[in-house]
Amino acid sequence: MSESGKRGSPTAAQANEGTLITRGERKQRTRTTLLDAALKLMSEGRSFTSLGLREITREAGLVPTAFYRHFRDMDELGLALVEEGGITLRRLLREARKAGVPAEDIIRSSVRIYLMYVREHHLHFGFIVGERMGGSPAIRRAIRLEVTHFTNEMAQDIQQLRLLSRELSTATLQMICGLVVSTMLNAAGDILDLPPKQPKLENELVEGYVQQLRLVFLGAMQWKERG
Amino acid sequence: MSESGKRGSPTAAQANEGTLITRGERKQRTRTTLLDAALKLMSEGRSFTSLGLREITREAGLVPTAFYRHFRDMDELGLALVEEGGITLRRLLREARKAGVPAEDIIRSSVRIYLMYVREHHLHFGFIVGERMGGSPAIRRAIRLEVTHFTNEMAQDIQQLRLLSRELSTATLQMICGLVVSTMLNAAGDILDLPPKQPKLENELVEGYVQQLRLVFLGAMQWKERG
DNA sequence: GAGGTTTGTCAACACTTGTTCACTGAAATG
DNA sequence: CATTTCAGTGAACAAGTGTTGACAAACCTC
Repeated sequence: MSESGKRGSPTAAQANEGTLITRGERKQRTRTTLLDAALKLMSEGRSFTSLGLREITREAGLVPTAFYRHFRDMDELGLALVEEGGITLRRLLREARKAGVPAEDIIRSSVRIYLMYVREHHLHFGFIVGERMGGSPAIRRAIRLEVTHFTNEMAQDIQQLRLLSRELSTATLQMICGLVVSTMLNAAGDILDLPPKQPKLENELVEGYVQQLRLVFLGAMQWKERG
Repeated sequence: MSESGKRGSPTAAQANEGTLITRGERKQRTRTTLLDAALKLMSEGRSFTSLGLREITREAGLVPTAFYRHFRDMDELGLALVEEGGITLRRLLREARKAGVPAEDIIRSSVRIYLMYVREHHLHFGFIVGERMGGSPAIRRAIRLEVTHFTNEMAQDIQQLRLLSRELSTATLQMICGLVVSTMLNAAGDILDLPPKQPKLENELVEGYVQQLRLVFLGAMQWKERG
């Protein structure tokens, strides 16, 4: 299982255009081609369960049977998509951590940054939001797992940053973050459905969600733990 | 040929329960048979877009071509399902209005009553919650319409009942109800996914949503309108 | 009660689907 | 160098799909 056979065995490894030709890398490349094809088809307004194996390989420019070299069946591909989406989700948190808390008007600018991130990764978010409640049981469970994982990380961050400037039990913090996360997933679904180039509608939507989040944090400040 | 005779052909179904044989009623009856068949298939963990016309008529005990006597295509059936779901949604509000506000522990008993209602109409709720974000664009739009309609009615009720005991602009009230409604739709999706006969898990889930709603209303009490 | 209307049936159509098997050719191994 | 491994191909399969048209029988209207 040694990786990268970059040693003294330079066969015709240069004919292409300076790109990697190792077998494993090629495999992974067409694998993501398949994943991307599935995401693209779903972005046309289809649900994952309605996708066909042939349809995906066609979109990917492959022959149907090539599918089996990468996934046992469609369910396995779906789970791979969930994992990709989960990574995208966690990267959001990681970047937010690195960028620090916005200086002023924290909530509004956070919502704006978040929605930009959603647009940037609309394929992943479209998949996660769309299949979170509607997909096959296996995929729903996997997504739910990723989302709760994300929620817990977020709760931890808020606790460490003392963002709520109050002492709240971790259970309460998780409850609050659960509300915030599901609200923001709703928001993701909404902007992705928005007709393009409609800054008026978009702004209304953003303001609506800003208010909802404000409400949530207002409640959080007043929260009293009960024995 | 023409030997088929009377092998369970539904045409021989007249002396059943002594009544209605009028054509329109029969039509509407098999129409709902089709709708119910679609809902049942979805309740097995499938998304609407993955359903086939033949599959539905088969489940309904009809011949594929009979479908066209009721719906032009699958999209039309989907919209009919949305309408049915919308009616179920509004009936919840109507019944709540009639029953009045629960005496004590308003939020917890409301959540419990709501979840009972969801279980009672799990097919409709499963459809609405599942297709709200994941379905075809046409169906998503239709569902969104029903949900905002529901939200507005709820806001109106709260205003008339003086339930929040504060003066809040209708816009703010709608914003709050929007948060409540999407949270409760989330809750519906969660209990419907719960493995049956797990009162422990179910109770945790209920308590979680009770706390989230408490948080929201706590925020609503503190809300300050901004010019 | 005759005649039109309409719900449901039956047979058939042209396609698409998932999966199999044997195959090719290039990368990997030794 | 020869050999093995394996991502991708191509042909073929049984089964399922949406949709068509002609037809039977029951309801409705006159």
